[in-house]
Amino acid sequence: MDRFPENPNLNPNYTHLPEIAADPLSWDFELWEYLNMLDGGADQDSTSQQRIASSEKIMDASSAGSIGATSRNNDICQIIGVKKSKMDAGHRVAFRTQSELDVMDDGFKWRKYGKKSVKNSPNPRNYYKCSSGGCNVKKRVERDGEDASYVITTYEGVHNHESPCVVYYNQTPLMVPTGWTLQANSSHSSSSS
DNA sequence: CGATTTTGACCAGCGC
DNA sequence: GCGCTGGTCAAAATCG
Repeated sequence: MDRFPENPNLNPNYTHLPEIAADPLSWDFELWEYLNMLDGGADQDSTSQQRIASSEKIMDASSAGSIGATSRNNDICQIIGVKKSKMDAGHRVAFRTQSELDVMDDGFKWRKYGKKSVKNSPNPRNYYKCSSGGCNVKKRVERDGEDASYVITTYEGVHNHESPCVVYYNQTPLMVPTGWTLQANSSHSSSSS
């Protein structure tokens, strides 16, 4: 697989999140509740998707901006949940991203280890592990049940290594919670007009 | 030939 | 205790 800087088809609508990247401490807020809605949604039948939708409304625009999730125009990539996991894996972060691609390439190498159809979504959920040795980060990828043009990606844990694809934002290497490295590149990324 | 994907089976947690 | 659901495992298949 190619990495997104070389391939504009990857991360087509990706929105970088410089603020949250620059201030990791700010992740530790009560936003994890939103993710709880996702996590607990399986047992809540049809209400779960409505909750997801409502949480997105909450996170939309100004609220999203307050945590660094820029929301502009057709947006794009919203953080719908940030949680400090009780498990050893560490943080959990859920993104809702408008993308035609099922799997966004974030610069890390992932190995698929499972696929499961979930109750509240007609689309299957895919499970990935970071294929880097010793790195225990996982991610789940599923299409939004309400709007298949959106992909919900949930990262769990923090990479214990650098991305094989190191990019920079304003000359400063940035690491978002999932280990993404971001780049303010003149050719693409962030300039989606 | 090694790495990755696919896919069914298995297991654990939770609600009833 | 039972059934349902989500998450993981592992063997086979596929790909580069």
